[in-house]
Amino acid sequence: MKSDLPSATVERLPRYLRCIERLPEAQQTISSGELARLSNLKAAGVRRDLSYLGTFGIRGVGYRVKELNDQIRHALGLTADRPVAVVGIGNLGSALANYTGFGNRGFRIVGLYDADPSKIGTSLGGVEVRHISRLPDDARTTRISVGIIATPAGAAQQVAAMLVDVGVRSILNFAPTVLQVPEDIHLRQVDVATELQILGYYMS
Amino acid sequence: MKSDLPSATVERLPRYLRCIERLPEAQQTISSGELARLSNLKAAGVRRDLSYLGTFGIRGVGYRVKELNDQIRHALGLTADRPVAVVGIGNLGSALANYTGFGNRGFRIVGLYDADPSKIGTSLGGVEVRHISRLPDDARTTRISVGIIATPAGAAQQVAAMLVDVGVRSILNFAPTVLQVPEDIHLRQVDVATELQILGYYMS
DNA sequence: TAGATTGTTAATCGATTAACAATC
DNA sequence: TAGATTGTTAATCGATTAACAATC
Repeated sequence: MKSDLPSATVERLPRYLRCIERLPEAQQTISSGELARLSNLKAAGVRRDLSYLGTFGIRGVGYRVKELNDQIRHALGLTADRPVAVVGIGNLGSALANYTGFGNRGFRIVGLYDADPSKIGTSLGGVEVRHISRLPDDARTTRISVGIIATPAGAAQQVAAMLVDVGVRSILNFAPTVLQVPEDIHLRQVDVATELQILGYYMS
Repeated sequence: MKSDLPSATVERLPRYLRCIERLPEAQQTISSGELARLSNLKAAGVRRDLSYLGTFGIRGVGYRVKELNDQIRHALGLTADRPVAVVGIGNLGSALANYTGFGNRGFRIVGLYDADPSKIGTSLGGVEVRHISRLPDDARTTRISVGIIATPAGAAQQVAAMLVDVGVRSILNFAPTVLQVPEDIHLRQVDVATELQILGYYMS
């Protein structure tokens, strides 16, 4: 039974992971101060975040990099195997299909789906693109933990409903639209226009 | 002189915009309750957010859709013209270059850059891909407000430094790496692996 | 008027930060 | 020991929410 981490902490753990992965091989330990500098956060916040994972820092020394890495990966559940399906194999979906950064984080692309007949049968990152109508059948034999929606906005809600229907409980939506899903479904939204608008606000 | 909005409010305004853009033509007004339902937020929060923009709601009726749209767009500064450069024209960069959702939000792609000679000279969304070495010269004649980094992780920090060098003060980074930029530069990060890891935490 | 809905008050909640005793 | 750094306390800060008077 995992104890709950504050959501702000959960959202920062992947960033710590990014930072410690880039440390030189030889570096054995890292202090909260250095990790704060690398991650553009503050040392007190880093220590608080890590303290939720347990007390494994060494006073006067810092955190052992290897142990820190293990603790964060364990807290995030990156040891699990998470089959991912991508729906919508345009430029964005293709970028996702070819992205190699999922593997060492427990995510594995098991299905690529599109509605465009000209794309069916092509292969990306070793996975064949199949017609979206095959998704329900495929889901019956292959568990899908996460659905990534990379379709145009107009198709996204329908795709989301289909994913929920076949038992997917976590959805990452890249389509520029606000989705309605049952409240027990985990949904995250990545939206370029939104990010630009937020940047825009702080520019003026 | 614009009064500061709480950052949590700024991050929600684009979502409200998305929701009201999809309303039927005929709908003249919308209540905080309905907007909350559409945006998956709560009515009290919607009212508080909108109250920062002024008091233009009508008690017993709701908000006039047209005025609401104007107020949000004005608050976000979407009336400004914001020239955008995209660096890294792989699958992701191509998706961004072809994305048509920027125009009506004041963002306009004025430059596409890559280091790969085979891409130079091709055209995407009516803009020619130029070699990254041309960026400094181009920036001298064409103002660039926002730089979008869509390169591999290994090149991202160098590109960020170059953007800062040529006077870009707002950066949207899609490369899976934590960037170091001067503190007066506005930086936002979009990271698929991070989003998946956060989803992953809540799955287990 | 009666019903609906805003704008805001006040309470609560959660996140951040500085500071420092504990301890390597 | 002396210096460094953690883990945590306590204060502060900012965000959320329910509730309701104001008012259309």
